[in-house]
Amino acid sequence: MISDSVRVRFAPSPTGFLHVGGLRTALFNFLFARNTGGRFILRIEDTDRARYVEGAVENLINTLHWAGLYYDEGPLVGGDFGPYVQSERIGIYKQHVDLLLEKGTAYRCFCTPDRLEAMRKEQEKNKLQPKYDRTCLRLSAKELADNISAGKPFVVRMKVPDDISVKFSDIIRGDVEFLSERVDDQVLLKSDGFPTYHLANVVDDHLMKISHVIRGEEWLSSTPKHVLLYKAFGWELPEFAHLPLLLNPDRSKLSKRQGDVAVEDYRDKGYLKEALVNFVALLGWNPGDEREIFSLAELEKEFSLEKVNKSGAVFNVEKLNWLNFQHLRRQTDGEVLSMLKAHLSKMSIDPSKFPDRYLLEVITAMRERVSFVKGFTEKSPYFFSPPEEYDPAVINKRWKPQSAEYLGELSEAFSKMSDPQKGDYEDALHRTAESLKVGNGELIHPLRLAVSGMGEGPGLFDIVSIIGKEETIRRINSAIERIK
RNA sequence: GGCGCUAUCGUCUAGUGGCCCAGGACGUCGCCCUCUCAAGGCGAAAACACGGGUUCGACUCCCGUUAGCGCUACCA
Repeated sequence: MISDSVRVRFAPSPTGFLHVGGLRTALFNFLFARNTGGRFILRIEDTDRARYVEGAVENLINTLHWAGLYYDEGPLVGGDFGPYVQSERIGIYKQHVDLLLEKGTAYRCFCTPDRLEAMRKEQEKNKLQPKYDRTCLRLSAKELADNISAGKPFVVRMKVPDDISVKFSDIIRGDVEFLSERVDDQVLLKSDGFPTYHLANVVDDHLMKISHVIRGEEWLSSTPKHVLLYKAFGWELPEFAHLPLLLNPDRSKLSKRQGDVAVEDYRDKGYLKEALVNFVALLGWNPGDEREIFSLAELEKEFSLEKVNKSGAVFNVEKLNWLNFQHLRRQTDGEVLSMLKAHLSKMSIDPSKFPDRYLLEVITAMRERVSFVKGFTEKSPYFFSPPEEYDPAVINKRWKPQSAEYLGELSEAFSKMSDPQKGDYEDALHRTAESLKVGNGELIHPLRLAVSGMGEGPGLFDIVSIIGKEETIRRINSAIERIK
């Protein structure tokens, strides 16, 4: 046992945004930690100077927090095993590389990128596995010393043992075996003095007492390198769990170009964090029964690595939409109210023009009809301003030559009521229809068109009672003038 | 090309040798409800990749084939 308790980490490289696959990895680590009473650590893997993106770390942390994933140790909050940013740990990697150099399980390589490139091309041409040819392993002591004193740039490579079998057990996949013959003498330390992922990852996981390495399946193939490194250092192996990949609809690894991959994209489109988290949790994990709607707290309680499956999962937006609807309807009216106000402001509609009581009525009327908060303005703009135009298809279907006359009668009837309630409008309409000797539908449909401009929505009398008598009459008169 | 992983309805999945002529959910379609649209209810179509074994019995175990994906950098 590496540690008495579970310690897991999410170790993204700060490339500018949080990938939904990254969110899923972070979530599973987080859930596993919470479920087992362990600690969830955030470590920033920024060892590639070429990929440095300004502000990426802050953005990553913000997005993680937006999703409700708070880490116990990491940048900003600190911890006993810091620093948690790899670019601040360069000295540590250097020390460890020196250790391997002394032990002879690593060696300096002075080969130029050009030579390596040419070598690889040649190998590929001959259908050989691209692999470092160990030229620098055969350097004499004198050549080595000369190269060093000449200040020739070098990298440090791992010396992979010949002809052994590298085995490890993966919690999700079971026993996995690779032949060392197949693993390349991986670069551990780059010529700029920065470590590669493989080195930094192993050193940090060990030093930070990580008990379980939970990461994407794309790392499975390089795990033998890591296992060999642990052995070279004489360290105990953590547990490994390689998560199935998230896939595009065409089943390739989830990527841009085929849709949104940034968590921020989904947030900005109006998805609730509850829905996105729930959705991503279900990609590769299930509770073993038929429940599907989970809050983060419920997930923490239910999650286990044993129930994570092995095969990749397509990111299916349809189901995400449905989950958003499910979670939206689980929000309280008050929560929806404040989201609606924020949305109205975003749409340049001053929310203070509408009393809370009014907005709450709109929410009650529309709740079952929207999957997103933006649906309130998209599907029922008439609650926020009078219709600017009338749907021609509805006019065609519902507006008869006599409709204007009927609505005139109706408007007359409405105007005689004082402080009418929903039922009063209904009664008035029925009475008007009766005296006109027509079916209710002859009034209902044109009235809906007049007040909303469209042919669908909540119950007509709900709409009318929400917008009120004066406004209803105004809209009727306006429709009489404007339609046909 | 090599190595590795994976393989149940279109999609997410349940299923750990008999309970499965395979269950749920999204989506699709139909019906009911109904002033419209949703929601809701009911129902339908829809899958064990293929071939060998093992076994009294395979979706479940083993082998092979095929397919998909991943990795194969001084990226992570």
